[in-house]
Amino acid sequence: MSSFPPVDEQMQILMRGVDFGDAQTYKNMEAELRQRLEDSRDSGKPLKVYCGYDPSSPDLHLGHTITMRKLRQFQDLGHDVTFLIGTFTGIIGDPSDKDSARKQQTLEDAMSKAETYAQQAWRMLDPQKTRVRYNHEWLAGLTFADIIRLASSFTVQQFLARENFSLRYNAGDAIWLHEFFYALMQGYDAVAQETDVQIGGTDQLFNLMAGRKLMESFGMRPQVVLTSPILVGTDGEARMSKSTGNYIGIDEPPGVIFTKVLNVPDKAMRSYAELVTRWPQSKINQLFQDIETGKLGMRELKHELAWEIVSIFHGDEAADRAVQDAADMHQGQAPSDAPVFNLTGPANIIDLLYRAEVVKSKSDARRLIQQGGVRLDGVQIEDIDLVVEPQPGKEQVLQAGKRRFVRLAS
RNA sequence: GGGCGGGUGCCCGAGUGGACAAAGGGAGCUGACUGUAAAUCAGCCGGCACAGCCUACGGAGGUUCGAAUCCUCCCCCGCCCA
Repeated sequence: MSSFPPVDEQMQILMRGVDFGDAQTYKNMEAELRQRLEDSRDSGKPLKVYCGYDPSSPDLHLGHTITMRKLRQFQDLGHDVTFLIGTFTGIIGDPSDKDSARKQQTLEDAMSKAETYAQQAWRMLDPQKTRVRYNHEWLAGLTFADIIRLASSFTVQQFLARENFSLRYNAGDAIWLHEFFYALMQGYDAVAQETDVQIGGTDQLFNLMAGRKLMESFGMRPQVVLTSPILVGTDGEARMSKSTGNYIGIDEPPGVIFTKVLNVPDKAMRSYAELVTRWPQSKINQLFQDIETGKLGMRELKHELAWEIVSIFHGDEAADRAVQDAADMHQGQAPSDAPVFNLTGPANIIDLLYRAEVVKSKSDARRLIQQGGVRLDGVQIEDIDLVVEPQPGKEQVLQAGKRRFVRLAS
């Protein structure tokens, strides 16, 4: 490292937003991190930092960006950052946030979902400075003997004490033995990588601590762990998660991100502002104070927030376009990113909706028309048997429901 | 291994021979309304050649004019006992 920012300065940046839900843990970890930074300064060796991401769906979402931002901070301070893709842990699926077992998938499934993870991560991280690794690299080759060794560092009671397991246990729901392995696997990731610092959501504390325990049993210095608050999903209630489906993917089109943010309940706005924007705390405080006093409407705030979030991942220009598209859609006009469908000949309206993929079945199309949800060039369609004629040289706009638009070219 | 209780639509969950495409809730969709795509109200919510037909209640057979409901075997889950 050519220049090593002062430890105090680094601490200030790195501890921002860190939350363990427990003051003592915070103090301990803060002290350990400081010590590590001092050691790093003295030895000239950057800290090895990582956070793991499970490929349970092909998309990274806003919730992931909280830890990714933390990785970015380490990276900007000159530390050695690994974006770890949990290809092997992903076949079990993290039970931490679940009240029931996850579906298992094959390593191949996980690999294919992980395919674009790194690509997506570059929206937050510096590709030049980021190590990308996959945990099947070291987990797939462990023997039964290795696993027994890992397992003998823990008791069943420790696992059953975890809320998500105890709830299921008390409710008489299935808890599969392999679900216990998840923490062992994640813990072993830290061992295999000789990690100095592991980042995660607060729900990961158990898994992160398992890493510390295993490292100690392997005679290593236990990693420092830093946890960040969990982001709620678009429903404003449950944590944002791929499997719940209440998520906003960072790779989704700008217009989709924009409208999804607008659709998040008002009560979640504060945490969105705190956790996913680049706004300084002072600005956030001011905005919400203005809401309190009525100086600013929630609608305006939401628009500003939605713009900011789109801008983070797609840039200012795309954010501006998303604002315009949302306004257009609200007025029944096709947004700029509406797909184009080639109308080669006269087509029955139901077939057309189905072929243009704006409805999931023809029954769905029929229903939508009967409910007055389909418009052609702004005119509500009432006739199920309507035949749409191609109009060469003139674009027609077909609207199904509030947000599905298709441009018909002929 | 034994005893008991279970497996229902995207999810939760009612239904124990016909009136069942299957109550109710959640999610989702449409309409009205609205600062909002929120809330509220109303409707919809398996598919299709759509007043009808097909597919569906863990799986495979069977009884019956008729089965999610009864019988047989199998698979799976929970609890208790060993």
